Amino acid sequence: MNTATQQPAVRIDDALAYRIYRSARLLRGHFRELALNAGVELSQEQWFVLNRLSHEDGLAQGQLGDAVLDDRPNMARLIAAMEQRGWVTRSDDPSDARKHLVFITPEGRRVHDIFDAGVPQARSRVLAGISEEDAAKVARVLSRIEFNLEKG
Amino acid sequence: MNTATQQPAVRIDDALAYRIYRSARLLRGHFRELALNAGVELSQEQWFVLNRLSHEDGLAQGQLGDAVLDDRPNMARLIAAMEQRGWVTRSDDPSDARKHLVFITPEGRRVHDIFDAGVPQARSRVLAGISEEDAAKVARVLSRIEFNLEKG
DNA sequence: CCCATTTTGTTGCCTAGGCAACTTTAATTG
DNA sequence: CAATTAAAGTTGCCTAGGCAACAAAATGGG
Repeated sequence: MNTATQQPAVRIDDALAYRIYRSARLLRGHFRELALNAGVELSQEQWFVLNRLSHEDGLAQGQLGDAVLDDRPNMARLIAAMEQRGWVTRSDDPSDARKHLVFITPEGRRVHDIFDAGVPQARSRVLAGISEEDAAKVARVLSRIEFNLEKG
Repeated sequence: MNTATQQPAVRIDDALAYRIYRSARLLRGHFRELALNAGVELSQEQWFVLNRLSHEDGLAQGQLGDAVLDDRPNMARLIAAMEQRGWVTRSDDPSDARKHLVFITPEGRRVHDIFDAGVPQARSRVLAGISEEDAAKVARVLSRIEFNLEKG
């Protein structure tokens, strides 16, 4: 117990929250590295947006972000940056002038596809030594944690 | 497949990286809320530092941060902010003038203890519906992911 | 012992993101 | 329909953090 004058309940290195925090940071860094190697200046968050648009184009900014986290300000800035790079365009929703619909451009799709092609290899590195069942279990448990934190 | 002109390999919502990213963000927000309720203006990262110091006082800044992530700049700013709030003090290492040793103050320990007391309850909310074995498994798998990303 | 290299911390500059205030437009409700 | 309330986005201001350049001190090899 070293210099402790008492016995704290938690040791941060053992805490699940710390594991999540640290792996999230490492993943972001790994992501950055991947993008750099692919010659694309793409952030993790921008990839999330491109990926979503590649599956369903023309979403409003609010739908691209996270309602629970209310990252509308963040989305506004993220999309603006991506628009400047020519990866997406924005147009007003004809049925609701408050909404700005976001569309992926051909260039955006090109960048998306470059990155998308590298995902399986990145995945195999990240999940080295981890079974598919374990990876799936972790995803399920994290989803539950998200659920627990979403409400109230 | 909606408007897709092709078939992307990954759907972001299914990706483990996205689960980690999102739960990390939610945890940070939850943490902020907890601190606010406890009447302390403490960030998650500052808590990590206080917790580490409460177990082992007088660490150098580099030891408080993460060697792999090389967040020395971040640590310098974090510690400076905490010093201003009177939670830690810095003094030069007599055996190595480059190093600044960081010590927790009584006030810092007080803040730490307030927060520490709330951790079990927070933990039970975060891990609601999740067995101890599953939580432990997730921690192990995340550690492995960290390991995979640390090297090279 | 001296010079090159490494280590530790700091600063500047940038993005991500949390929060509150604000604008504009839509929806609700009397 | 008018007035209020809600929703979508933007902006300002702050912290966290990634990256590169830098200063100061320690280390190691000639």
